[in-house]
Amino acid sequence: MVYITNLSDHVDEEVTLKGWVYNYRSSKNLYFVELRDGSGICQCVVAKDAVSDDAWEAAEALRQESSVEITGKVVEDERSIGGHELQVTDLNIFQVAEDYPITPKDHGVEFLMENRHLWLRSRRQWAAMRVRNEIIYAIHTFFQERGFVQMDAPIFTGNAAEGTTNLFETEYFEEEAYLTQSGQLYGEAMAMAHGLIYTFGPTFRAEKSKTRRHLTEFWMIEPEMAFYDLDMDMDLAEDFITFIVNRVLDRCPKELDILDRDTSKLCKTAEGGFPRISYSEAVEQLRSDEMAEMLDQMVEDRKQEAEELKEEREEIKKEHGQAKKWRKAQIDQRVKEIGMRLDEIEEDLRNIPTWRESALNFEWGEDFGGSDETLLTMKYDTPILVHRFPAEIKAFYMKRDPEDEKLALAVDMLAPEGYGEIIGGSEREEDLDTLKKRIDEHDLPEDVFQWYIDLRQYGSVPHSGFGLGLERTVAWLCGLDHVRETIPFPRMMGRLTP
RNA sequence: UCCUCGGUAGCUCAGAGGCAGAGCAAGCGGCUGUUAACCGCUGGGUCGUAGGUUCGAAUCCUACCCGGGGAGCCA
Repeated sequence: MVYITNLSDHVDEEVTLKGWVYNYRSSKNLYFVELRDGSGICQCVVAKDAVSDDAWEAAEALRQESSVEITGKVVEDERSIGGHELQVTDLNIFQVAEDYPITPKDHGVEFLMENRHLWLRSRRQWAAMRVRNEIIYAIHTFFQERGFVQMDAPIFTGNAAEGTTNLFETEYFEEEAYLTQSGQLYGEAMAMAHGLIYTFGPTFRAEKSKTRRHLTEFWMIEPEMAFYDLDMDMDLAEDFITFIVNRVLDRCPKELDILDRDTSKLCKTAEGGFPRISYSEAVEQLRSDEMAEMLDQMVEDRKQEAEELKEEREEIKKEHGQAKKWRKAQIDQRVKEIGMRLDEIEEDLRNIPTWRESALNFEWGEDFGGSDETLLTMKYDTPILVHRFPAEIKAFYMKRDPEDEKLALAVDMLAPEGYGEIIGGSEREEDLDTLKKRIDEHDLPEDVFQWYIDLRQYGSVPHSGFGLGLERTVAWLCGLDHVRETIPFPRMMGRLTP
């Protein structure tokens, strides 16, 4: 089979492509069919006098997403998508598709989500799934090349592991069971067997969160390393992200282009050298005069941008009356864009005082909110690592800082451009008695954790690990504004189909 | 759970007390290089649901349903 992505190897040859009609245009004796075969899109030109009557009739019958087999000569053509086009000699229909619901025009989120099974065929969704695939490949490559063993943690668990978040409950042969919220504890057991391991699997959270960063079912990658301390953990997390970003920049230029991703910021990340700041330093930054000034400047910038947009809107609206039809459509489109941006600015202007308040009045000991995270990352182009959090807001298994008992040896990696926390990790408590004490302090049942406690009983060693959220990583690298576009069939509050 | 915005043709939206509208899609016709093609014609409606106010409600009021964005929580 010849695929569109390989057409450059077949210039001037006659080939047969099999695929679906992405879009088509016609004039009296000429048909332009944009054919989609999964690997790319190619314009196929059907000239009436170059094909049989049957083939011409078939071309006339084509509708969006009809499945076809098209034969023709490959020619280079700069005007065409992908740089090549097919001069058609024959065309056979598998099936004519009637009334395909997703047209090349605008659609709303609700409609597209209802038609997710078809939306996946659209170019941007296609590109996002390709990037997701490349990220997954990069993750396995990174760990496999470093001697890590991939393991699968169980999905059914008998206990609410960390006792904090809402888990999905289910029944397991008359017993109560939960869907896993993390494979980490099991990863620790495997790390004591193999030294270096990573899990790659689904994770479930029953939080009633309706935001652009939340899914109820998402995929997490959790490496766990025996004999690693927090610094080694952070080094690995940084190398890991740097590796993934380099792979995506290297191997997905076409996809990033389709997604209109501004790659200049990703290039900075690809060089590594992520800033590392302690939680206490982060709190100081939030409360600083500098932060207040930055926020005031943001308000000014937004206001000025709004003024400029309104002026532009007035200008083009004046032109609308005597404009030609195509220009009118262009103006309408731009007016719509301006309106959407103005809504965003308006929302920002409403929110910034709240962000300002949250940041400037931040008390040591609280956890960061979404806006605090965004503000902390704002002056950097790369992700940042925030470490040594108040132990009280972190999980029971995290080791305390020997230099300050109030602190846990935890680390969060915050992605730039407002994408928030993509990694959470820590050095684990390895002392038997201390771990028992923590379980007790958190009011967790010791019996269900007995196997976990055993890991400290038999050859306990210092060890660390972290968890990466796959969908947030995909969203960040693709520049998508919602995680629902980063997974084929997203599961979120109020969405169980398709 | 709370705050906020929305639901009008298959889709995207306008209409904000007085005749239900546009663009795209669909159907028909035209056009030899289009590329969200273009031009002409045609068909297309439970204005989210239920009540209320009014001579008259898509428009005002109340309740409910569904969706978007955000808070809390988190990756």
